[in-house]
Amino acid sequence: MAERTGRPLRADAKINQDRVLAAAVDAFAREGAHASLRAIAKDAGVGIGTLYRRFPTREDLVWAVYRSEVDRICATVPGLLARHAPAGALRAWLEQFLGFLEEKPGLADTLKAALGTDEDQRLETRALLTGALATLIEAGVADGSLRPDVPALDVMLALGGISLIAGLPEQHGQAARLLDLLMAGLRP
Amino acid sequence: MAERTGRPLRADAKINQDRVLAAAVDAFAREGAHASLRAIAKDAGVGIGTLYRRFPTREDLVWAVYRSEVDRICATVPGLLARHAPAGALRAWLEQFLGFLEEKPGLADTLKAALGTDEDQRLETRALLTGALATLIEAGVADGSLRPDVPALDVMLALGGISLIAGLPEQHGQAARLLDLLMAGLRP
DNA sequence: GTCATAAGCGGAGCGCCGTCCGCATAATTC
DNA sequence: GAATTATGCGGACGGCGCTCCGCTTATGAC
Repeated sequence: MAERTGRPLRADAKINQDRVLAAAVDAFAREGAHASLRAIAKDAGVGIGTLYRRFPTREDLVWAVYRSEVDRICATVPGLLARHAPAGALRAWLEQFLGFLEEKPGLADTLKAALGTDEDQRLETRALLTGALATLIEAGVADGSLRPDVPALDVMLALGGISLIAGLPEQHGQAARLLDLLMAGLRP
Repeated sequence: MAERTGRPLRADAKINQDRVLAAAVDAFAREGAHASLRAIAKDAGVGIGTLYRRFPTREDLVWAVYRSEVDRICATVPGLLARHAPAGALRAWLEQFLGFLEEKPGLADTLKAALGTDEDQRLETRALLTGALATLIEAGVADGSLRPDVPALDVMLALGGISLIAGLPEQHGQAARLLDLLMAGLRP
């Protein structure tokens, strides 16, 4: 998603964009989010310049690939709240997201970029994530199991930090301990 | 510090190593820990191969440059404990370290590498840091202001995570809030 | 159908990383 | 002092990221 919403893409550009996306889905699945963009462009049968024109940064491409999965995870909130007490639901959601990040090497860096910048396109993703978290947190505040004074963004950043420092699948135990620490800090 | 402690370096090698270190101190001070290693080698009047022979990874070189400062920070623990209650001392130490990491762009990545691997050379640094933290934590456990069940390494990793996700100087406010969260999680 | 032009294309270019290996030389042995 | 050898040197190499810009082409006006 490179273009600020203006007129629609030219037909050939749209085709190329789709080919790049398909190649990226493939490459990221095989090698993680650090896959060579040059190779992706080549696979897509497209010049490297074209790839960068559509996706000016690696993060743009990565988000385009995983956006639907992020949506899916955010959509699990109501189900979690139905099955768990609020604090448990929050914990479960964080764990789920953490697992997702662990599966995709390098995705945590992209999350960092999304949380750290104020560019409008990223704000949308940010709003999606903080919205999901805010719902969980509000439920916990309502029943007294969570502090009312911690913004959702802070929790998201904390999760990002955990994933950055202990985001490999084999560090899951470590990451889970850090999650415990985070949850402890969120209690009133 | 590349060689496993065997016989001492050859005289010319030692000279080159020192020149590289001096150039690195300079370059990192000017441009942060992402400075071009090639340029450092050039400044040192040394081939790039020589630099990599002595410092196989960027992290090795970065640690060699900042090791003394890390030592210094670890040595502030007794003074802090003399001036503050244990929890306050811990908080002050963490803040101090965070500030140090903020000043050196890219250093947090190196910290991550040091904490995440089990290579013997890194273990030494790890022990230094966890030792300092352990002293602070034990004091807090003794007076009941901190939980007894959180290993020092976890706290160090948490700090690393904070620095990775919000390590720029202009994100200091954000990082401080995450530190608050961490401290809250450490209370009994 | 023709044409003007905005939109898009793609690869050359530059700088970087990290490795590898043929050549040089300090250290050691006699 | 000469010979031997282990240690060290350094740059060429292949690959990557990102940018820039001259050429191509789809699109919309007429």
